[in-house]
Amino acid sequence: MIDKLEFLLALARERHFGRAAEACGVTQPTLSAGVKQLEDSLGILLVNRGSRFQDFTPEGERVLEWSRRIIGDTRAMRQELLAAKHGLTGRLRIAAIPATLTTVEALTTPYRERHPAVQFTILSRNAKEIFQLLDDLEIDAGVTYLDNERLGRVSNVPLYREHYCLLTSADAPLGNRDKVTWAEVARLPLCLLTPGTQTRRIIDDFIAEAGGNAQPTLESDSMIVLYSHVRTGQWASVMPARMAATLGLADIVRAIPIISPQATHTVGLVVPAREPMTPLTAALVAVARRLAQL
Amino acid sequence: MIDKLEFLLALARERHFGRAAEACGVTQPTLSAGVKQLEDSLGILLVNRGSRFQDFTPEGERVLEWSRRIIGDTRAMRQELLAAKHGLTGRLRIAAIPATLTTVEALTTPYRERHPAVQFTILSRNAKEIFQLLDDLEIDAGVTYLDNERLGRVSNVPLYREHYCLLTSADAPLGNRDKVTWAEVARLPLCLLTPGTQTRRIIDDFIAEAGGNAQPTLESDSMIVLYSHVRTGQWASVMPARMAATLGLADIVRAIPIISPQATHTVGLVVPAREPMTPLTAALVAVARRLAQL
DNA sequence: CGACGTCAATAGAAAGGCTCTATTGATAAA
DNA sequence: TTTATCAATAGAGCCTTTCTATTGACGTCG
Repeated sequence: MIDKLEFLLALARERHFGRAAEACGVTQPTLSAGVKQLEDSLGILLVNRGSRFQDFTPEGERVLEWSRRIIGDTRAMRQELLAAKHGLTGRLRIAAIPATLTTVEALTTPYRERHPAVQFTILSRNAKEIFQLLDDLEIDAGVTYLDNERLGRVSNVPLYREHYCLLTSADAPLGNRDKVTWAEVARLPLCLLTPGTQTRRIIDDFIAEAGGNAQPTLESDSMIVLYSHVRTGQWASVMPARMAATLGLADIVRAIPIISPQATHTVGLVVPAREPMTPLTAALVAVARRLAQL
Repeated sequence: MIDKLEFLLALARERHFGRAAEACGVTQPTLSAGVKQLEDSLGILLVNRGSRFQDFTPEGERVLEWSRRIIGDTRAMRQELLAAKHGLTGRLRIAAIPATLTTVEALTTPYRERHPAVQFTILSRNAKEIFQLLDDLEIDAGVTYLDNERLGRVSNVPLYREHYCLLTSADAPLGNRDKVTWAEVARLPLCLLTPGTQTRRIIDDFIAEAGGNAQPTLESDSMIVLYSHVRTGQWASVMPARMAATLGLADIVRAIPIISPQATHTVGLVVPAREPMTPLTAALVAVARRLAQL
């Protein structure tokens, strides 16, 4: 039964019987049969199919919800037993939005000090993907802005309030300033994250408030790409202050705080709202709380 | 896997491999093998045994906790699907302490009006047994005093505040009074519930506060037994007021409120602290809340 | 309009797992 | 020491599961 529920979760992820089967390490007929058995055992159609996968029935969606919970609990149980025997082991999977990628280190380093046997997987994803991955039990935690909360499904641990700065070369316009306003920034050509990302939306909002309209000369969904351009001194960008600080600046680049309005958004850890949490996740939350107090 | 967890729950209930097997509808070797498989699959000993069942290991207790949750979720899932298809069906199992047995009717009658297809099982148990049955998923809800709460494991719905009255014949001592005190009641020979029940403990406490010491002429764990004696007019008792009112009084018996202190304890519904609840339980909680508002 | 490609269901065989009966071995009680 | 109780083990039969190979349905592209 539990394996059948795993089949169903895989099918929800892949939306394709063959790929779902591969993900589960079985053949396609096996997965097909498993889903059909689940339907027989529950006495209701779960998946709409017509020569290929279409979607889940309403009842199928409900069963999916339950499956996530049940599978999550069985995994948590196994993990708890393992942790009791060998201490905390296994792999902690975290996804972060690009703007917070450098802060993951602040979590993983103390974590590893306490629990040296734990391995890490860090993914760069957008906020929407992070919540999807959390729902699908594909990751244990996310790091993102806490603005648009999904109450019920996730729990938050606020980490810090982020503010933003203009990165530009000293001899560029505004380059000699100690602080700038969003209105001034709005008039510059910038390297920015692609639209659709949370950080870009935040920056766009501030620029719009200041009556401007962002006209980026270069867009990327990778902070590394933005950073490498900015470091040359030939490009300018708006970055979260912590990220700029972590990455370091070239001599020719200055980080100038943007004020008026003093823009701050809260960055935090997001974990599935399960009680109890898995030991791996619980340990991460503990680290995050400690970090937030500093 | 799920069936193995059921085996484990049965074993926890019965503390005997043979009886647990019978409860699951399998033979003893099958259950033994199932438990052993679970142990192998989790890589840890769950049950201490030496030629017979002894107890669960600490890890076994943890697995039991998880099993209750996982099994509870699978049952809730099945129930939800059934309810979606055929409306609310199945059997709602309620246990109540003797003093609240007559109030169960106030729940079941409106429940049945809304959900005619649901069947009921009502058990008379003491408070400790009720919480055990809730833990073991043997009942869906309990009705008891809400004094000693088990936070975390159960949720409460207060129903009403109970007070007590003296039942005695009109020509007995105190029989002509409009109200009596606990101090006066303490001096009478009474029919009472057996020690160890919540109601008896409450009555004993009030009598002790009044400086008395209950010397019951007759004890029973059945309210019906007490009632049938009291109705003759030859015996006296202390009863929850609602129970006396529901059962009705013989002409020769009077119900006299006991005051000073005005004794009240809250009676309420107790259900497993699961989120979401099973549909059957959720409907009962809805009925209880509505009832509590009257 | 027809050939091809993709996808999921089905058929049938082999393997594996599960559950049973019967028995053993261990322990407690008499 | 004998007996009774209880759980584990042995071994056979059966059921389930999983696989490979194929079919059938549908969409796509020439």
